[in-house]
Amino acid sequence: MTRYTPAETALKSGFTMDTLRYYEKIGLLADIDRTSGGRRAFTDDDLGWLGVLRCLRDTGMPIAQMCRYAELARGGEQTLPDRLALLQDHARGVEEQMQLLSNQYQHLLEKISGHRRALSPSVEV
Amino acid sequence: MTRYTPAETALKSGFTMDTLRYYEKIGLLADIDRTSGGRRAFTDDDLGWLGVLRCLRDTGMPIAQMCRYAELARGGEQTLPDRLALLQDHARGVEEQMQLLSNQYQHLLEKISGHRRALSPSVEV
DNA sequence: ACTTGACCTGGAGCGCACTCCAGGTTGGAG
DNA sequence: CTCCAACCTGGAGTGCGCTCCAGGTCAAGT
Repeated sequence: MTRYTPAETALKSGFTMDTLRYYEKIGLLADIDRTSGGRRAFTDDDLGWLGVLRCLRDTGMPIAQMCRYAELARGGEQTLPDRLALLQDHARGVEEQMQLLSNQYQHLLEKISGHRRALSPSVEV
Repeated sequence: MTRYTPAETALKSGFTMDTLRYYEKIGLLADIDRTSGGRRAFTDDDLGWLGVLRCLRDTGMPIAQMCRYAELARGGEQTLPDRLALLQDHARGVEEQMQLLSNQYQHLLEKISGHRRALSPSVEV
């Protein structure tokens, strides 16, 4: 039953302490344990949940939707279908995002090639 | 020598008219022709440049860096090396971005599989 | 000539996701 | 016991990239 300080948790999750506090405030992080002195004590479970948040965030899910997901997750087993739908919906968006990104990356590479071609004939000593 | 109205240009470029005006204001769009009445008249060249901006924007380049690129582009041929460097730098960032996105997408798919597995045994009539 | 909708300018406002701050508490090292 | 770094809270502030608005001008159809 390992506990982690806010600083450790920030390090492991890749969120800042401010962001962790903010996430708790808006309900993305619920029921975080406290020491007798009132300090946060994160568990491995919390770390796992933060990993999920990290994933959703990195794939561009808006905070509002993550809140919805968090709320469902607190609702227990019977919200599994809803959570699944939400994630699948999001996954479709991520696929589009990846498609767009890769297309535009190709354009970028072409642009770079163009610049290089425009440059190389004028290479001089 | 086709000219395009702001509305047409918005449609073709995928930027809103407000954004086009904003881009002109901050120097991303320079020397846009005007009709006698003071209205913008975009050229095919402008459209091409807007395509470049679209590409950079979609790949996550910050406005400030696009301004830098635009400034270089206005500087003519001798800025080609700098522009090339800037684009290559950006391309490296995009590669990292694509890597991260695809990694997190995998995690997302795993999460979805997990949800599905948790759900399917309990499918009942 | 009149109407109407597209367009103009300068500047204020917005939504998102944090980020920072003041002023106070806690708790482990020496 | 003292110190100091880590942590707490509520709330204000920030940066980005637009987006909207008021109050006016322009131009094409009738």
